[in-house]
Amino acid sequence: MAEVTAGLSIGQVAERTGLSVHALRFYEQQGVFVTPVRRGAAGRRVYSQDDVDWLSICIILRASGMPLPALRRYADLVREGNGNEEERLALLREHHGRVTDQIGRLAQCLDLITFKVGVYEDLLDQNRQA
Amino acid sequence: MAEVTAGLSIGQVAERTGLSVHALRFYEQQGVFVTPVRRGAAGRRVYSQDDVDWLSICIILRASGMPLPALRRYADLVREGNGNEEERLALLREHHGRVTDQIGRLAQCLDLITFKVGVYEDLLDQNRQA
DNA sequence: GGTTGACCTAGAGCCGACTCTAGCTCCTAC
DNA sequence: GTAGGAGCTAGAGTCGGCTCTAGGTCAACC
Repeated sequence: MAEVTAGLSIGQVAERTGLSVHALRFYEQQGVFVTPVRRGAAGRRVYSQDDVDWLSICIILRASGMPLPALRRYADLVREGNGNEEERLALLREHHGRVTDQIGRLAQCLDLITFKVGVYEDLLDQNRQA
Repeated sequence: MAEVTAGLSIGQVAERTGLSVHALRFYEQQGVFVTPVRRGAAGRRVYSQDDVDWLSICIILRASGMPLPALRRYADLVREGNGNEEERLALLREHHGRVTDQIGRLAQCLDLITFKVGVYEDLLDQNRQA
């Protein structure tokens, strides 16, 4: 255990992250990685553990609806290094707000759906009793 | 006030629902309406208050991620009339589950984002003090 | 009678985020 | 030596849900 993952193939990263190999290449092309993905023999991609860690953040940001351009922007800032923390914070805060809003909207929708489910349940209950 | 909305034009419905006239025609074509949209002079669509009410439900279901085919299926069931309440309930319950799951996932994402925001806040605070 | 402006239909176009394909290079194992 | 499997690039295709366009009808106003 705790094997030193000195370098991972695209297939291994796909397996670990749940992303497809296509998505991994696509993300790279879109500039989502902070450091250029290393290449090994025959030009094959070699991923580090850092890459995988970064990808797990990306997956969460994407899952919460951050568009790729914003994700790229965030990666750009991280790549630039120290000095732009304010901007990173702003970007994250904005996303935080969007996600909070979205949860709120969904919760509202859920209320209506719960209500409608209740209506049908009652209706079917009554039919059963009658 | 409480004006009797005997019949609404597509433009009026668009205004009231926030949907575009394009979307309204598209929904109709997709079979999202329970009753066929009436037509007035020169083949113009005439919507009833019931149509608008139904649309508000549709908007909420869509906003919570129900795909159009499912929405159409639900409309089909309602159109069929009494006797399929079990199926409507099942459809709504499934959607309820999906929305609940989605809210859960978003809340998890939000945790990480909140954490990251905190990290940057602390970091910037420290820099300010130093 | 000419110009808006709201509406009509059918169908094309767009956007985001992948997903898939063709045609290629390697390496490994039989 | 050849078949399979993983990877490569560049670019095409897909999907859902609209959005937009072209080309037309109609009624109302000036």
